[in-house]
Parts: sequence; structure tokens; C-alpha cells
Amino acid sequence: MAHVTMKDVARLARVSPRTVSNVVNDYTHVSDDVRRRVVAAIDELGYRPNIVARNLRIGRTGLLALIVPEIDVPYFSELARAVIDAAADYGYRVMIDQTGHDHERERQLLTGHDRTMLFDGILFSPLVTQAEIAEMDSDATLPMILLGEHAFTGRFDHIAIDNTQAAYEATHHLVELGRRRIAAIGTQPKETYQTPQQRTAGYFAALDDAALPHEEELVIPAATYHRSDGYDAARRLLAMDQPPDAIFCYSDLLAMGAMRAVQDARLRIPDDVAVIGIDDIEEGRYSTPSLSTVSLDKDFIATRAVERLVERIEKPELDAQQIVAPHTLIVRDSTRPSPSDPASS
Amino acid sequence: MAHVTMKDVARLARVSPRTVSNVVNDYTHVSDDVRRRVVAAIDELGYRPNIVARNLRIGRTGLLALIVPEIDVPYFSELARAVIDAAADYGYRVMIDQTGHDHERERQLLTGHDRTMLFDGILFSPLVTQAEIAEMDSDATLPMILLGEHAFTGRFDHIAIDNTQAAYEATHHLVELGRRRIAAIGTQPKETYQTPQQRTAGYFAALDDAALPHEEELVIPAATYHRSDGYDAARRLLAMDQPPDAIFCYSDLLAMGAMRAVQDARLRIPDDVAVIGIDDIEEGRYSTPSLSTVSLDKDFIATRAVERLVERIEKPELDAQQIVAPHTLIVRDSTRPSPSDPASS
DNA sequence: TTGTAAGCGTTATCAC
DNA sequence: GTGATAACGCTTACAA
Repeated sequence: MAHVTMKDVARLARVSPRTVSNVVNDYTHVSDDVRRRVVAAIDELGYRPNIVARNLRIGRTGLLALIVPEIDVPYFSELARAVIDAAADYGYRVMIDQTGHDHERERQLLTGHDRTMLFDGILFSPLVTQAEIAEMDSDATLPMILLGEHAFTGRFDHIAIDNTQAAYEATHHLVELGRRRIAAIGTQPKETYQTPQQRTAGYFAALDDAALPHEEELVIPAATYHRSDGYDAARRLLAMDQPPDAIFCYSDLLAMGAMRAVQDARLRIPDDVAVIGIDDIEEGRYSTPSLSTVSLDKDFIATRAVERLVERIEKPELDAQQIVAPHTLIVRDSTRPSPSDPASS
Repeated sequence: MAHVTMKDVARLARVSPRTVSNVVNDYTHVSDDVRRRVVAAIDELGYRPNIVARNLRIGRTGLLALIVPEIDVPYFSELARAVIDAAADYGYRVMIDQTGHDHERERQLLTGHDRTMLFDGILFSPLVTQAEIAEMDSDATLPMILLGEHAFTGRFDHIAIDNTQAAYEATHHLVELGRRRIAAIGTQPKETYQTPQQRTAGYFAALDDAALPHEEELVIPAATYHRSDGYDAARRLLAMDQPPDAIFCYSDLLAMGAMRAVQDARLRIPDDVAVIGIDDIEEGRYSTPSLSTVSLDKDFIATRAVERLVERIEKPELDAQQIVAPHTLIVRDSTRPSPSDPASS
């Protein structure tokens, strides 16, 4: 069963392949009579244009690659949803790859045979710094936009929130609640990952402004940002002689784990320990208690990222651009003594 | 800057394109000397094979399409993670499309220009019945495997759990707790979607076995399976003159919303109202209280689905197969009056 | 072991 | 408006 080709349609409709192509692509300048014949032939033969052949010819695939650490981390799946929808608006579809927090895999996806002409562009949410990416991607040829990295090198387009400021606001909010021993969860053992460092800087800055000491023992690293990491880190904090009265987590998912640990320890949120995260995943709106957080505008990030990438694809010579996405502090029950918190009654 | 092609490499290395191809594809029978020359030329020119051209030639793209309602619904993002990983084991990459619970969009993705030779196969998590899919996909040409639909028509490969049995076990568990007014959340207004119907059948069967009446007012529909739907449905239930003492939700996400509504109403889980879901998303292991559920083996589903799809791609003439995925009842705090450590489940 | 040449199914450049 | 015909960049008989 050889595949039905344009030629077959052309023969049946008694026209040239050129005309079939015109009809398929909705070109003008095709007489109604001929168009009808061609359409009839297409239906009769069940012809479907071969996208791959078209792609080869026109040099575009209509495919974008979205590279994230893990698609089942809510922040990334919510982002992916927005990216896929935004891409659809421009006629693009999205392939998703996972690096699994593996630097080697990141390198592979960027440099290996994978990074080929199958995609028109890449949306990359990296763990490493831009400098390292530049090194990997030395013979960069594909338009790429970086998601969630902040330090701007001028080499790549990228979009991110102001991490330092976001962390400052979260910490400052805890200070305003009157908390004095404010812990942080989410520093990174490896120093290559910039985002946590910026958040730590914001956290310390807020402590400084409140004349609170930097207590190194209250700053807990997290290898990844899963619920289990938050849980383990919070347990460590609660087991201390002087446990914290507030915890700032570098992601909502860490915060979900931390909240669970606090409640397992029979402590009340926020009365005994207040908890705040960053990301604003939907899970935090329904948890008990609901989670205070710094909301990142994912739709903004996705829309602008895709928009910019498409622009790049069309004009590869453009200068790299830095886009700062907005963020908003959102106060919910985990930092607000509220009657709707059953654990506190 | 015209793209560097095989011909360019061949010229520089003083060999034929054929030989370059051999080197790129790691063929045997290439003398070390020639190979070195070719590799050197590739490096010097920064040559990258054009995957699209190769795809056209060999008739495969190495791309699978995964079509789900919404990627940011935890069940689907967890499934997608497993699918992407499983596909990678077979050398495939995965493009993700969202139908957004829109039947028209489902039809479009299946029949429209989208359903072209860009993919070697499709993994489809549909809302509608197989009969409707068969109608849409009348000139089916691409290997496709259905995810999460149960009624087997012999037309398509598909994989799913035994929904009726799973629902039976969940309901039966609530019966064993001594609950007498057991509500269900998640029936579907439209009748085309089979999964909810099967779950309702299992729910009623369990009530029958316990000699409990079918109270139609305790069976609440949900247009989609989001947290907000569960929340709204539970509020309706709790506002009744005789509110239920247990709620069986057709998805964990519905259950998360329902739990929140119960707690907002100042009722205790499970003392006043026990709650159970289906899916076993990670969120339910960390929620307060942790959520009892029927666990679907997502790794099994993803692995077997991809395995089968790849088999299909290689042998399109195979008969359609039905694969039943295992499920397990998991009892957590939402149906057990004693808190526990999430690390233990 | 390597070179030659014929496609894969489109789209695009010409004429007519 | 429509028809030949040449690419797009690769793989692969078939030769050498």
C-alpha cells in the first residue's frame, strides 16, 4: 500500500501536481472547476499531504522543543500548558524533553544529534548558567530562548522574574508577621544553578532590612524541589533546639512538603510556623491551609517566550533580549491566622 | 549562510556523500583513515545532519504524539513523564497536544491536516467513545493506541484499568468503614464519556452488595475533573439536609477540591466525612489529610502503551489488542482516623 | 570499501 | 491559471 501522493491526485484530477499543491495550500488563482476536481480526487484517494516532505522543501517544521527538568512538577506542567497553547496561536506544536536534573542530559540535548533541524526553535528551562550553556551550545544555530534564568549575558534571549526581589518580598512578608526565626529551604549544593542563589540573596536582604541575623543553620539546601525535599528539610528544621517560626521555600512544591512536615509534628500553620513558597501552583490554592506564595505570571512567561522565539525564527539576526516577567505576593492562610484553617481550631 | 550539507563535507573530506552518510550513521566497513578525514571535515564545517531530509527518505520521524485533555492535570503530567521516558527508551520523542475537553478539537486533531505523517504513532487519551473515534478516524492510517478507555471494540489498541472494579473497591472500602451515606462526585453530564459511567456502575454495585440504597441526590456530576469541580460538588453535598458521611471522587483532583470544601465547612476528615479518590497523584500523598485512593500504575500504562505502539509501527497489520492495567487500593488518612508519615506510603 | 545515481513528496521557478 | 522541471538533503541499490 504505497502512500498516496500528490502525483496520484494530479493524475486522477487530470491536472499537474503544481495545481494540487495550490489547492491544498489554499492559493488563489485556481478556477472553481479545477478546484472541485482536485478536491474530489483528494477525497476519493484519501490523500494526506506529507508534512515531512513539505518541511524539507520549505525548511521549517512548525515544531518547537520545550526542555524542562521534569514535566510532572506542577510549575512546569502549568507552564507547558501555557506554552503549548501560545505556540498553537502561532501555528506551532511543541515537543517536550526532560533533563531530569541531569547536567549531562542537558548537554546532550543541546549538543548531541538531538539538537538538529527537527525543530524551528527551543524553549529551554536550564539548571546551569548561561555561560555553561554558551559553552555547550558553541555552534549555536537554532533560535533558543531561556526560561527562568536571570543573569543576562547578552548571548541568549531569556525571560524570568526578578528572583532576588521576589524572595525579598516573601521574606519581608514573614518579617511583617512578626516572625524572628525565618528559615529558608531550597539553596543548591552545586553553585552552578543561579536561581537559588538569587533567592538566597533576596532572603538575606530582607533579614538585613529587619536587622535580623543571618543564621546559617536555618538555611537548608534541597537537591531538587520536590515535595519530599521540602518535607525532609522541614523535619530537620523542626528538630532543632530553636526551631524556626517561619519558613520561606524556594518553590511551592517544597512548601507543600514542608507544610506536611509541620503538621505531622503537631504544630499549627501559621500560628506556630508560617510557610510561604514561590510559583503559585494551583495545588496551593486548595491545600489545607492554603499556601501563601509569590505568583509568577506563567501565561505572561509562556506568551512572551513563544512570541519572542517566533520573532527570532523569522529574524535570526536580532540581538538577544532580556524580558522580566511580573510577580505578585499572594497572601493565603499559611501566613494568615484564619478561621478557615481547621488545624488551628 | 546556506546550511552545511553532506555534499560540503564530502567535498572537503575528498570522499563521496555516501561515505559521509556511512560515518554519520556509524556504519561498519569504513576505513579508519577515511573516517578520521570525514569526522575532521564535519567538525571543521560544523555539519549537522538534516533530520527532516533523513525522515523523508526513510519514512519515519521518530516522533510520537501524545494527546491529552490538559497537560497540567497531575494525572496527565505524571503519565506524560512516564510516556516521554518510555519513548526515549525506544528512540522516540514525544509531542504533546491538548484537547482542552473540547470534542471539536479532538476531532480536529484526529481528522484534520494535523493528523499527518509527521508522527510515527499516536497515544490518545480521549473523552469520547471508541465508536466516535472510529467514525472520526475513518481513514485511519497512523498507528494509534487509546489510553484510559475501557470498552473494547476491537478497532484500536487500548490500555486502561478495570474502571468498574476500581470504583467498586473504593466504594466498598467506605462501606467497610461503616459509612452509610456515600456520595459520588464525577458523573458526566454528557453520556459519551464512558469512564465515569463505568465508575458509577462500580459505585452502585458496591452499594448493592452492602444493601445500601441508591440515592440519586448523592451522585453529583462534574463537567471536568478539576479541583474547583470537586470543591463545588462537595459544597452542594454538605449543604444538604442529610449530608453524606463519605465521598467517593472519580479523580484525585476532584478529591482535593472536595477535601478543601469539607474542611472549609469545619468538618473533620475522616471523622465526619471520609474522602477517597482515584489516580494516586503525588499531591495526595502530601495533602492534609493524605488522600486515600485507587492507584493506577502509570508506569505500567506508559511502558506498555509505548511498547505496543512501537510494535504497531513496525507491524501495522497486527490485530488490535486490549491491555488491562493493574490498580491498587491505597488507604491513607482521609479514610483512616490516624495521622501518619507520608514517607511511609 | 567507496562512488554514482535514483528517488522520498513537496514547493518554487520558470515558461506558456 | 496551469504545466514541466528543478531543487530541498538525505539514504541506498547497484556498480566499481
